Amino acid sequence: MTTPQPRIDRRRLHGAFQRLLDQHGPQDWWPSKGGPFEIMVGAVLTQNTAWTNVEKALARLHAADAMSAEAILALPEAELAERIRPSGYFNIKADRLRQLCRWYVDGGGFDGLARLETPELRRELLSVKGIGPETADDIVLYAFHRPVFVVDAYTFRIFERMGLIDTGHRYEPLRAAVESATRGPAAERVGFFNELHALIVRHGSRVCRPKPDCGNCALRRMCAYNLGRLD
DNA sequence: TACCAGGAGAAAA
DNA sequence: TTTTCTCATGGT
Repeated sequence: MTTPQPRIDRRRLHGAFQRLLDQHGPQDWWPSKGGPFEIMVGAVLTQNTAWTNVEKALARLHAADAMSAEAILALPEAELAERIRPSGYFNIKADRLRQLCRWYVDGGGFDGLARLETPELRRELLSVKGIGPETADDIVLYAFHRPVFVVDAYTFRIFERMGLIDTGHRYEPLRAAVESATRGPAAERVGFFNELHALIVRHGSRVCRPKPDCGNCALRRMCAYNLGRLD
């Protein structure tokens, strides 16, 4: 059974965005500045992992001169795993990185894959073992600059507490709902989704935690948790 | 010490 | 179809 798509009020969404922007300022994402391929690598390494740990792993790949699909595929898997050890789950992620690199090379690299329409690019990524919806959408948005919204665990928590959605929704319906609540040219939507997801990560990791610090939160007056109506 | 962190896939229920 | 388990390092 599929979960019905929630309806997100466009004005409330933009209102929440503005409050987050006022509180945290522009996030200027993606956090590493190494180009599309490095964004793809970072998207895999950050699966269920704090970004500070990912930075260590990225630095170790650079130190081995291995920040390219060809170089990663040329590394023995045990050495690749050792290089990315600080990011956690290193054996699993080594395999996932290799799968992604194989797909990337077979697809003609960035220029070849950039010829795909967004839905096809997304489908292709989701067919790679180890690339789930969040990782795929990170790549589609931040590496390929396509207008898709990235949902993560923070998004559910924050949107539920703000009353933008009910509890119990799933990834695809929520992504579609946010995308349906936006208008305008693709480039503007890319910019909005980029900043919104970055602000959600910032807010979710620093303020809206499982046990949140609502004291100085710009959203506290519209937050069901802060008002004692959730958890 | 225990919890948490920008998930995903496989197995079990 | 949904829930549970596994994978692992590092910061607080």
